[in-house]
Order: sequence, then C-alpha cells, then structure tokens
Amino acid sequence: MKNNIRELRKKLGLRQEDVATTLNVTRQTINAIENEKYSPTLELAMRLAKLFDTTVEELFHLDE
Amino acid sequence: MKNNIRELRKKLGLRQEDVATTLNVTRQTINAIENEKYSPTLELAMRLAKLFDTTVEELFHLDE
DNA sequence: TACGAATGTAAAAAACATTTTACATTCAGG
DNA sequence: CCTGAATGTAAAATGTTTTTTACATTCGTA
Repeated sequence: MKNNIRELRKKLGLRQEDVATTLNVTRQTINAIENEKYSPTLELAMRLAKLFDTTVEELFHLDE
Repeated sequence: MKNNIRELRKKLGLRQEDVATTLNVTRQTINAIENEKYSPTLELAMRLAKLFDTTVEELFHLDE
C-alpha cells in the first residue's frame, strides 16, 4: 500500500516527530508508515488524512 | 468507531457471507466489524468502501 | 570538517485484527 | 409451529501494528 505522507508532511514543514505528537503516536510509527514497513490502523489513517486536509483514498493507494 | 456497513450491505441485498467472500475475509470478520467489535485494517476498510461505492470517511466515522 | 537535528533501524513486548472451528440465537416462509 | 438460512458469539492460534529503548545514519549549515 503506497502513500503520500512524506510529501504532504514536508509541504506543511513538519518533522516526523511533530506529526507523531499531534496524533499521539510515536515517531517510529510515523517513520514506519512513511517507509511503508506496514499500513497504519484505520483510525490512524483517518487521523493522518484529516491532519493533511485530504481523504484516506487520496493519502493511501490500494494495490489492486 | 461507528460505521454504516450493515445499512449499505442490505441496500445491495447481500449477506455477511457474500461480502466476506467478495473481499476474501471470513464471515466472522464482517460480522465483528458490523457489530463494532473492532475496526478493520486500513486495507479492508478501503475495500469495503470500494464495494459499497463510497469513501472510507463516509463509511466509517472517527470518534472525536 | 564538525556539530546538532532529523531520520532510519532493531529487538522485545503489548495490543489488536483475522482465521478456524464450533455452537447458539434469530428470523422469515411454508 | 418447523425448518433452514442468516446472524451472533466464543476460544485458541496466528499474524500485524504500535510502543519502548537504544543506537546508527544522513543532512544541512556554521
């Protein structure tokens, strides 16, 4: 599953740690998701989309 | 986390088992999600939204 | 180049999602 | 009321996500 998180995070001038603390997860979690080690939970995905003012479907792309 | 899956499933005239086999999960998984025992993975949430021709944000509602 | 800041990574443990098997309950139609 | 179909539920096993702690690497810039 691909995602645009790094790109949108940088557009906002945030560090991985900033995103992490805003969403109450650890920096390692944000790092792992950006580097596609695994997909986030649904709840975290929705909170990420909201933070970046986009939708889950725009932020994450299902492998068909 | 609330969701509209049961309502949309019935609108399509599908059984829990139909949804399950379409998405390659078990009936118990669909049942647990409809009854909000737990939230699905991001991948399953996106596949559910696609099946019901809607978005993750319309199908699932974050508790604020 | 040297420094600090940001990012990458790893291992173990905890928390959570899914499967499998099996049985119980509900519900609509004959 | 009976029956079969659909749904609900439970426990154990497995796989995945997240945390914690700790250290390594990269990057910009003084």
